[in-house]
Amino acid sequence: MKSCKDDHHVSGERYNPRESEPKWQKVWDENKSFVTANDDPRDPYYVLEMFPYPSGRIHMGHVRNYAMGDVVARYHRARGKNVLHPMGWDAFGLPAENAAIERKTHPGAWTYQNIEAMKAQLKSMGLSIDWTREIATCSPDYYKHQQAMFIDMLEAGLVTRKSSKVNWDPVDMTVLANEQVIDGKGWRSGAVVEQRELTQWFFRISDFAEELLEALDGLTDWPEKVRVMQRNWIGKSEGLRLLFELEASDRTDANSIDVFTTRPDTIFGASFIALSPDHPLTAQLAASNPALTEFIAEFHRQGTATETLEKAEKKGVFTGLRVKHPVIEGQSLPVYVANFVLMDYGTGAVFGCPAHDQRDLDFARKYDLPVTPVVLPPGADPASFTIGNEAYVDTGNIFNSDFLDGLTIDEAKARIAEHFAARTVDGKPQGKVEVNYRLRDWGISRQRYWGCPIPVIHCEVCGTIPVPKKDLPVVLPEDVTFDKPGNALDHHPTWKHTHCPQCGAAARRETDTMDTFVDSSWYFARFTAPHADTPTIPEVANHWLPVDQYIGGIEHAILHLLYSRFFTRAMKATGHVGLSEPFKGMFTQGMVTHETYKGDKGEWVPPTDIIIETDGDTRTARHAQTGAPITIGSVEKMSKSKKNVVDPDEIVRSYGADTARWFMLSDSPPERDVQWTESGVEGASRFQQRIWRLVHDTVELSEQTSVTVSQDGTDILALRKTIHRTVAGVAQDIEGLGFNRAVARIYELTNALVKAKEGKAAADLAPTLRDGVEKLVQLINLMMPHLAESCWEVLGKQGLVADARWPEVDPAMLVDDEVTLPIQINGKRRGEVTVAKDMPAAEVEAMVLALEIVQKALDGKAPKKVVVVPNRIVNIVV
RNA sequence: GCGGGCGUGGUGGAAUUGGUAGACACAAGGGACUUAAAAUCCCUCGGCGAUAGCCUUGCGGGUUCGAUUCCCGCCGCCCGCACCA
Repeated sequence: MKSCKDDHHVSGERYNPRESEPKWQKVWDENKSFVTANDDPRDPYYVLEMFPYPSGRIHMGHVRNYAMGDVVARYHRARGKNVLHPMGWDAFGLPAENAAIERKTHPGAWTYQNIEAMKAQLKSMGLSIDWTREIATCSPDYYKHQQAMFIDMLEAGLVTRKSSKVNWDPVDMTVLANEQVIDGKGWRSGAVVEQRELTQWFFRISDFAEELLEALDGLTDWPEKVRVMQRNWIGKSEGLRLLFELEASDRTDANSIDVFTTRPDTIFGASFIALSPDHPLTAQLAASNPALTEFIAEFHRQGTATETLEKAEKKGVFTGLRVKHPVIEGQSLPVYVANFVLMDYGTGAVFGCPAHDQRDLDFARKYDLPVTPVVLPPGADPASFTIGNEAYVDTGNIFNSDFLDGLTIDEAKARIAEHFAARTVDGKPQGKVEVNYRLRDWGISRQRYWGCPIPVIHCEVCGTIPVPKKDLPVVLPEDVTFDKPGNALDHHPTWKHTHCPQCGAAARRETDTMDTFVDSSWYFARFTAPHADTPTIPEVANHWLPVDQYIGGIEHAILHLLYSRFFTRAMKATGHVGLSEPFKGMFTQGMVTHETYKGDKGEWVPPTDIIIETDGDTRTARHAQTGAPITIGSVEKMSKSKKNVVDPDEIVRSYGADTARWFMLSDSPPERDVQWTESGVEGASRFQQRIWRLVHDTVELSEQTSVTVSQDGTDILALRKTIHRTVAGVAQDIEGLGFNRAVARIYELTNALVKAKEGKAAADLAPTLRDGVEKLVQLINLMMPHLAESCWEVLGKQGLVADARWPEVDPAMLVDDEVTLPIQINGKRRGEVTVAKDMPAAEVEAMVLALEIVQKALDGKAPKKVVVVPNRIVNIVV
């Protein structure tokens, strides 16, 4: 490492990123290189990476994400766009409260300290970010606008307050998200989680279900995968709402049961009705039915975690009620309460057709209910077709169904819908075509301190009143304690006591805060005018939005992106923006992975404690300190629990930010996972030095060469073509976010330039070489901006490469006047021929047929067929 | 179960609308320079033969003059969703 002096090379010293990187960062800062003006006349381009949660340290996933965004930003800036590339902090959330409990600090202090640390780390990456637009969602300067918009949305009918079931941890006295419930117990307290009804605030996202679904088709610059996931999440299904008339009973005064079905065509096969344990009628019946009460209690104990639901046996309790069969005169169907019927989908009641639904079949077999097939598989015999233990869910024609017999499933659906629409039960049409969505309203109430306070006041007289806008923001109190479980905001001695803005009577503030997904549902809009005293400046927001390219992790494919799409619509409805879709281009990057290592006791060992030894193709590992053997495990996502993390800080310290960025962009396609390897980093670092030497040698060579001497023109032309093609190709790759392909092209150009420099004709090539090196520096500037600035300086160029315009491509350099055509005989490559570009097919054919290899293959016979694809290929069939 | 994606050398991966499969990089091996090492440079690198041949993009079919690419059927892996009526 300290053998620099021995480096005899003309280029002198090795490139030293530790000196160079901070230097250029300072220069960019002082020159305000990346500060963006809203009134700049150039075309706007908005590139955004998902802002980080300030956990305290950046990780490699951030490096990859921000390296990609920075390439896009620097590219479009070079292309003459006015680029907006901001950064901020998703700064509210539970970890700050946990830290407050563990370290006895204030969540705010902890958060701001983390922001400082992470900002320094991000700055050390040399990202082209406009830091003057930095925002933190935990700042009242940010959340006061969120509160104002909440009030606007409340007044516009986009917000509602209703009772909803939540997972309640009775020890921590808090609501838990589904993923925080493990085996029916709170993840922190271990207490058995209860289902509680709580009145909560909701955004009425389900009103937008259809629109959010339809608009997905227009998001053509989004990954198909994400669109599919959102489509499934919205979960549209079309079916029939059907009223079943109850037979008279003294157990209830209800006259009918409302059922939603997507298979009304199977109505003749119905053999029971099942109610959800949470159905209102169930509750009413349970009052006089101890068995049912016990069943409901058991159902609730079981929890709602998906695994338990999946494994649970289909069970039910007969209610004693019966309904009239809606199409078979004189028959009736029993009404059960069943554990597999969800209250929050459809109407919370279903009719069971066991022959054509697996759940219904399982249930029917258990309780010995009739199983009548009504859909006949193609080719099956109606007289003998029976159902065993598997329901028949495929297509076929209806039978055993009176006036539906012979129809297809779709025809039967339409016919039965007409039939029921014409009848009435309880004074209402018995059947009504209806569309259902899985998407539910977005509950945003959180019983936590470290979040945006919901700006409403509860008055005993006037009800729930929004805080008047002049009184905003509703600021979180600083003097809070976390010494007892529950919501610190609620525990605060004075904060919640206030007066009703309408009648002046003593009133209580809402102590719930907003889900942090609200914070991230509009930050991209705030970035366009981060210091405005309104949430947005609509003209400015409309100028920048939608975000041209948004980049982030696939883990946000559903919630964050769907909420943001909804929130943008809600902002449009309340006049804060003039558009519906926030993100024109979306890209989801893959994860950063690393090998895992285990010691002899099965404990995870971090990569920094490992020495890898290679012997031929076999790799072995031992512990760096103890020498103990280590097992090399599988490649996994970097995670603290498996200790296979590599700290970006350490990489920046030892190799420099450019190396880390370059490596993160090389090799692996950006949407796929990338494996962090030591050798990969070494390779990236070597390449950095290689560029540095090339630049120095080129400068030296051009100094030595006084005149352009007689040239071998073809070499110069070939080199020029390579240069221009690389520039054009890299541009194309970047626009398609193919960073790994762009990197490969840059390697190719570098190889060509190094070869030219070392070759005999180097002196002749010097001017072209220099031109190529300058362009190369501009290309690598996207990925390794510090190195590029240093090279630019050595090349004696004026100004910063960060400000340089993208190199012009000479279109003449992209076309060849000659092409080499492969010659196939019977589809196999047997030779090649170089001909003038666009040579007519007939000429090519004549020429090729005259070739010796072809003559030999033909053996005197005429070819069966000759295929000439101009400028592509020749294929001769013999 | 439903939906989506993927499968190419030792490894990560390239390959316009179907047109020279394996670009580029990593690893490995050999060599040069050096007292030595590092750094750098050069060569080899899908398999079998080793001459001019044959095979090869998970497997089996099909369409085509020509298939990594399109179609059908399998196998394997990954991701998302899921008692959704």
